[in-house]
Amino acid sequence: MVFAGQGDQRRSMTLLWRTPGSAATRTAPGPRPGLSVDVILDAAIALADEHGMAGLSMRAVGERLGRTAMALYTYVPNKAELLDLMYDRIHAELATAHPTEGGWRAGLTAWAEDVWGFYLRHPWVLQVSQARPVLGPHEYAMLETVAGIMHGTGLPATARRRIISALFQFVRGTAQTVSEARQAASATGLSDEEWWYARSAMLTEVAPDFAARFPMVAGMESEGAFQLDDETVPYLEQEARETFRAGLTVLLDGIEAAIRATPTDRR
Amino acid sequence: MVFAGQGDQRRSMTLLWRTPGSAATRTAPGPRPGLSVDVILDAAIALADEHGMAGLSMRAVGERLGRTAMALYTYVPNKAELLDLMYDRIHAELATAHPTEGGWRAGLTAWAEDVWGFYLRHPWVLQVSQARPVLGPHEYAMLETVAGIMHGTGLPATARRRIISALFQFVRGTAQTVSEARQAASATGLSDEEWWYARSAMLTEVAPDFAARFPMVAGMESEGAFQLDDETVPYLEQEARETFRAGLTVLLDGIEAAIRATPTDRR
DNA sequence: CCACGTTACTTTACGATGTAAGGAGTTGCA
DNA sequence: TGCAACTCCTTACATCGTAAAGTAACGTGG
Repeated sequence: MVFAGQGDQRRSMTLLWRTPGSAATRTAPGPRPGLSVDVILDAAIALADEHGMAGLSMRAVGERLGRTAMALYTYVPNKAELLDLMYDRIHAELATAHPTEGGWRAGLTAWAEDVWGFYLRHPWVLQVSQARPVLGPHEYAMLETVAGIMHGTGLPATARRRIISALFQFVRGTAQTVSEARQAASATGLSDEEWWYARSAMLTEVAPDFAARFPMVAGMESEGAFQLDDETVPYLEQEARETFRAGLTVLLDGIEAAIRATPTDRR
Repeated sequence: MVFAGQGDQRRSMTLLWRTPGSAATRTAPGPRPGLSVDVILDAAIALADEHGMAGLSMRAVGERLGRTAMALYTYVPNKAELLDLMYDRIHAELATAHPTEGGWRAGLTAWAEDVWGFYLRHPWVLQVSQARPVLGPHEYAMLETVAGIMHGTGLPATARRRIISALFQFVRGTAQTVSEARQAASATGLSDEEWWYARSAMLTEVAPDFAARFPMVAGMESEGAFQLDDETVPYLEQEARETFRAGLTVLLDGIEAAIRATPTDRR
């Protein structure tokens, strides 16, 4: 996990908020730059999308651009900053404005599903620390979208902020589970099913008194709580997907209750 | 992030479910063991508690026990396994049974607060992958506790499982934010306040048209949504704490709605 | 009682990683 | 024309997990 906010604050904010492509006719001495921040970001994001955060090394990014790792340091102060820039730039994908027509419930559902899909397309984003937010333009654009939807609830501003954060936590968490399940599958070479089968066989062997020790868990299992229907989707992934859908419904119902409890004049 | 389920499944499950202390009078040749899995786990956990996951290296654990890193490999197959064992053992802290008397709502609240506190005492736990669960006895004990509380809701088993997962995701997420905020503060040497102050100063400098570009966010800010009262607690940490409290309430309200919507004969 | 095989632990080594330091070569302008 | 600024490279260092091979301690079968 890497943190933002190290290094020169001015330089980093300037990089984040710079209008891309505004190269401004150069008149500086020295060999003309073969790279640019944008080109580096493209390469780094492509690499992270393909090989995950673990595959994102300075050497690898450099190699993809026909340079050494050290060449990147001309354009970007260090890896943490590079990550911040990647983080904000990829969030441009979420910039598509959502129609507020359908009411807040439809709006939040659509938004949550968008963000969920986004995280699964770029799982490395989940590994950038959420403390010390990056504060780039595209992150704000995403926040602006939810803020707009939540505005329609009529809840007081503080409540809205808290609910937005809670939604984020939840979406991030469930998406992270899916992403890690996929990583685990490809890293260990074992599918969810193979892994679970071997593991539960060992479990009965090593803890024969399981049902007596954990009656509630065993009860849930015998009631079929852990049986999933769709066999085309890996087990853990399907479970996380269900958690996402069900949890989102619970959260939305809870928000509805909060709205109902707020006196009309405070809305 | 490291994954369980690599390596020998039998060996790993045996280590997890072994009754600790049952040394069984040894009759093997060779020098008598100076260490034991338990001693190694104690040292490793102490180290992780003090210096976080980043400080947990095989060399450091060895040194704490007066050995080299390689000595550990006599007792534990590799670092991933060590982490799994640490993970399960630390969960013993949560084994304290909760009274189910107060009803499910009080029970879930107490449980969530317990788990939240636990994660903050041992933040490294949050860095062990949740996909491919470890399946040790203490992890099951914790699950047993929530399962018992949720049993009281009368909801069908599948719904109970999904809600339990959703609660976990949420508690983990908010706790992780606090933990990362603390890490960031000590890693960068900047307090939340110092960091935020410098950053937002840069923001107005670099994006003077902020209010126009992000009217909803700016609106929330001017309504005081980002102002917190308690100045003794670092900003980000307090914000996460609020998110935890508010989000938990929303979730519980949502669960209440789900219970009300379930036909009595299905409970 | 003693050699043998098993076991605990050490030393050394390898290929990763981010990045500091210093040097080589290219360019614009005084 | 020379100098300063600039891009990019090579080399080097500490740190990581762990493979390989060696050393010393020990219980036991002969």
